[in-house]
Amino acid sequence: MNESKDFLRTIVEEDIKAHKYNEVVTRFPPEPNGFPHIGHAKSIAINFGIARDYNGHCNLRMDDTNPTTEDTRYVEALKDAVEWLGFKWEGNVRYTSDYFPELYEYAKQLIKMGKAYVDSLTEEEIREYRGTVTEPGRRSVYAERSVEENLDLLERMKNGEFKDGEHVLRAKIDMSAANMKMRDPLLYRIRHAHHYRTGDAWNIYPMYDFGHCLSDYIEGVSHSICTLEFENNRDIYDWVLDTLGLTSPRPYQHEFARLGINYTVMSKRKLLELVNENYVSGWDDPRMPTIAGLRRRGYTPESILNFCHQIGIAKANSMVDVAQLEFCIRDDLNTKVPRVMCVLDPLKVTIENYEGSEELDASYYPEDVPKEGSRKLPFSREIYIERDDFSENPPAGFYRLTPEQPVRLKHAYIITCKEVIKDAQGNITEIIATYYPESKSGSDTSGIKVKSAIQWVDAHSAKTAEVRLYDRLYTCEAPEGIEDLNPDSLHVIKNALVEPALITEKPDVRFQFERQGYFYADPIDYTDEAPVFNKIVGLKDSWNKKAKEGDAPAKNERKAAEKKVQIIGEVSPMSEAEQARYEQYTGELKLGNEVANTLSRDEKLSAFFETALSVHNSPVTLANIVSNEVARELKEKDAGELKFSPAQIAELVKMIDEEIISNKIAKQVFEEMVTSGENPAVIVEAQGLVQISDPSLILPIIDDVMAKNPDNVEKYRAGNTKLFGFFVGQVLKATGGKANPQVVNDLVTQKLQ
RNA sequence: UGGGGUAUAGGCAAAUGGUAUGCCAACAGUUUUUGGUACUGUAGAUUGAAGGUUCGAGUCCUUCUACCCCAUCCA
Repeated sequence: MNESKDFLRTIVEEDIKAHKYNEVVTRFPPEPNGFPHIGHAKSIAINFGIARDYNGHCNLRMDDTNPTTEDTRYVEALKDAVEWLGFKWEGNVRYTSDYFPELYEYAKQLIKMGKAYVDSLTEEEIREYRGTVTEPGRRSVYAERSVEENLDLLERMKNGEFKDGEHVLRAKIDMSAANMKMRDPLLYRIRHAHHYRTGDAWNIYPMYDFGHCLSDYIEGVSHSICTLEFENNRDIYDWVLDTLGLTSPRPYQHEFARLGINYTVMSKRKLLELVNENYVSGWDDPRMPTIAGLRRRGYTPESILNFCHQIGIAKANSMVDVAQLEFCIRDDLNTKVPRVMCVLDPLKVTIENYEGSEELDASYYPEDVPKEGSRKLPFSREIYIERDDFSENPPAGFYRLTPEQPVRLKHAYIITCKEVIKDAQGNITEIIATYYPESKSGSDTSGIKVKSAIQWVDAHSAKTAEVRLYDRLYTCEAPEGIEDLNPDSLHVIKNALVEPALITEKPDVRFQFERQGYFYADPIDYTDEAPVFNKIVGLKDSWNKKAKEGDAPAKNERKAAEKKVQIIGEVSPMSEAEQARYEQYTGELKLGNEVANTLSRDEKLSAFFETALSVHNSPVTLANIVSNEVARELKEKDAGELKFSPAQIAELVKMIDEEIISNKIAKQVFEEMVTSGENPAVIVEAQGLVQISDPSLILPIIDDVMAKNPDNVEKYRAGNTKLFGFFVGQVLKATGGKANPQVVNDLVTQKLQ
């Protein structure tokens, strides 16, 4: 399928190549405070998947640092989910709470280093002192406490001598940091609460920012993968490990975008609300996006894993179409599951010319599914068909039974409608039909053509079953809350009729109910006496879609119109000095407006440019290189930190001016200068990068490229001029970039004529 | 408003500066005793915008715009 690597695997591969770690170690670190949902499945697939792909291992760790929200039942649900998805964690399940003693020692160490202090401000004061995004915060007076006092206080906090909220332990970082998270983050808080594992042993609990990075380090994690909202926390992650001197193989944090799916909610708060206020039957309600829900609905682990693979991993916040998930389960079940017949809304059919009864052979699988197995289908004079499959006044394109149109009973005979019986209200109650004895499935000699074959059940042997039909939980794509709930998300059919083999033979727990969809014998409520089936997903239904056409086609157009509007913002005015430079650059030096603008607005760039200019007077080329290539290097560094000098850039430009090298090669040489600081002439000499402009050297290469790509030559000559770049690219590639691109262009143009 | 991110078809994702690709969705056709599946094909993108550098830009530079995250003693 998609062979390309995601950005995380790219990072991991680079680290492996650089021998940064002995082994790739990842971890899946949920907080056991709720049931895992399909977003967790994505995280599980990433963490365990990467570990598997690179022969490493993945830990399962409960990030249980908040005693007030966590519980053992969630631990079990989390373990279940991982196992059900088919993954094995390394060793035992880990718990951050197991590291509490170690974490405490690290905290003391930070205090001793003068990097942490016990703060006694109130919660409100702490918030106030933190400042805002635009104003710096100020440090608490308690930050001045001595090491001894801090150590003593922390010990007493641990021993339970203080009330909740009286003190906290904070890192001493920077109260005016632009990153709000770095304004002396809290490390420990007092909680007189019972922890589900450590009981009352601790009165202080570490915060996420302190516990997480250290737990990763303790476990020897190499790649700590989390979601995007922790980007701002990465600075603390690094600060804690660096400050404690926990270097060399140590974990680094990488973030990816969490999963969003339309028509559903993923936030723990909202899911909890659904459960607590009984909008659903529980965490495992088949409409829930929880693993437990999906599982009870009938989703397979394979389908969910495949879904996770299909959606990919990136850093863009996005909303995946639920149709993609539905495709995955259909795709999986299509090749696995037996077909059986079920009638949800029965309409009685009496076949007046049929006497007695018989048992028909019927394969469980269609021709295109390479599986074996069949059952006996009882058949008699009275059967039931789906009410939808008969129409007295059929719409155009209706393939099923009508007063004029015969239809095949799947695996059985062709019937035709003789009479429609109605009750006093005009509702159809029964169809009187006749059958064609010679039309028996498999030995049809009737020569009658029908447009479709419908499912049916024999009236006397059919079993009654409860069928639960699920629709999406919410009515809108991006639901906010309970006000967006779909009131018809659950439809229970108490008296559906199923063929007997389904119950007596039980060929599987998942089935395709022919022409309807995939169904799952409910693992909890199902019994042979009172069978219950959950609808997993419907079949793709192009007839139904056509039938109720004309709903809301205007949406895409509206969206397209919205997209066009682009407001152009104001550009800040230049200072006087910048203005003066700009005048000089555009006037005296004849630079282009854009380049002059870029250069004159940047102090570092203009200084670099002017120094280089004094060495080699070639303003335009120099300005181009400086404003494009050098600018990249100067973004996060000062001129002094660069390995190359303005004089070397001047030298590089001189070689371009003298046509020793092309612009393309110049960029390559520049890259080398960035890393090695070597003189351009030396690099060109050492790597033999001198430009090739002699057509007699280039022509054979062009011939070669054309000979190797005859189809593209043809396409180009047929009018696909975009391919021009392809040929130039191939030729340049063949010469290691050394061919003079202008010459190549001219020659390729001639050759392709 | 400061900082950190992100932007490629209706959705999700690829693309060493060199043919914008895959899956879902949509549409059409072929096959079919499932209006399923499979197969084939069609349509859909001035790669958020505007400039610049380059023979050549989704990719490099500049500016702008929109959206997301950060001021919990949650994680």
